[in-house]
Amino acid sequence: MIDDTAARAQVVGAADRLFYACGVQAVGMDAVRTEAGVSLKRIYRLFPSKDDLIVAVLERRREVWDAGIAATAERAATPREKLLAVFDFLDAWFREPDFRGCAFINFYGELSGGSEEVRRTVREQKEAFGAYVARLVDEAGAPASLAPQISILAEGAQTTAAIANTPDAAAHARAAAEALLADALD
Amino acid sequence: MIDDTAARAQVVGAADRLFYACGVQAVGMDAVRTEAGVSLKRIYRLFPSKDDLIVAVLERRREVWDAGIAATAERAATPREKLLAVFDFLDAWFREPDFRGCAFINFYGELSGGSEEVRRTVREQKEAFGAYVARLVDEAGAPASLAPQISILAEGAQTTAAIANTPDAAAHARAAAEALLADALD
DNA sequence: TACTCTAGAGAACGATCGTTCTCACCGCAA
DNA sequence: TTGCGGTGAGAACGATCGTTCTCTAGAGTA
Repeated sequence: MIDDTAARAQVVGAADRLFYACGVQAVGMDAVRTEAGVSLKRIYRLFPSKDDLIVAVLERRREVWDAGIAATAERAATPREKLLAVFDFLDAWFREPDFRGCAFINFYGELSGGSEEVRRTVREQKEAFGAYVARLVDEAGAPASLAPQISILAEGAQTTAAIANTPDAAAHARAAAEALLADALD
Repeated sequence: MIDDTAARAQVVGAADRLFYACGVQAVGMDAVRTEAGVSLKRIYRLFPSKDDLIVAVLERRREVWDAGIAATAERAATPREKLLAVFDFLDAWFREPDFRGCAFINFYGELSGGSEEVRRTVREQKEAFGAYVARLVDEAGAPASLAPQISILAEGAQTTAAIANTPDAAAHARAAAEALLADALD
């Protein structure tokens, strides 16, 4: 038998795959149990309700996102390049075969009529990303008003890529960000 | 008794309000029947399945969107102003008290794992909007590469406004579009 | 060996879903 | 008046949901 930490990771990973691919409400807890190989009883000991599991999935997504953004930024030298690297990160993500849009946006659209905790978790993630962009904009010496514009480009690229089903949106958004940065920096 | 045309409009209107406010899967057909004041039997004669009703809701949303965009554009003189008017239209929409994001994006995130017809309807709407923007960009004498950038700004503004729960995103996106247009037109 | 405790497998529960069916009732031709 | 086709109201159906309960088997301890 595996320990609770490993079981937790398996359950969250399985739920992430299923929820992201099929939508949250379309996936039953039985399907999570089968995919995770962890008994229902144990799932409910680790996560008292499905809502708790959804939040855990979003929190794991956030960690993966933050780590990916950080890794991409590390390969860039200047704040300006770190900002543009966000769009390279998106480009690589859009090309993954199972890309299906931003899970935060998808879950929010599906569940914001219900669980308050899901709403809050999604909002916190988007605020954190906005703050990250704002910090880089400041470090690049550009006016603060540029930050929400770049965040909106990143946001729009994600939904556009998901619906149009092509990765082109990343390049388009990057080009727009470059132009806005060039405008602001001279 | 009302005729089929009026009953259809009532059902689609009721379903639109409920689906948009609560999410599609969270709303049962019984709730639609109560809100619309039309019997289940008649609903199922007008719409053979819930999927058909969802598509009808999206088609009505598209008509309302197109009419709103057209009305806003009419008040603008030049292609450039018509492009920027899109963001004024968004601004007014974001300020409506029951604004909850773009229904197409929300439905897509919730249902794209399922109904193929919903996927197609959403994709068509976004393509049509992209084509509208592309036409205006062309008429404004700007390079075609600007069109997807402006579309992405509009898309991103919608999700950002929904999640952050403020209408500011419209003004930010408009400012970015203005800068990109100014860049492209000289 | 005998007892206790815990875990897993999955049946069971009540609620709710999309959809269909029943049935009393209406306007209208003969 | 009598019969009939179609209506609305809502009960009913089978499936599935999130969640809990039962039962069995095995590990650890005296």
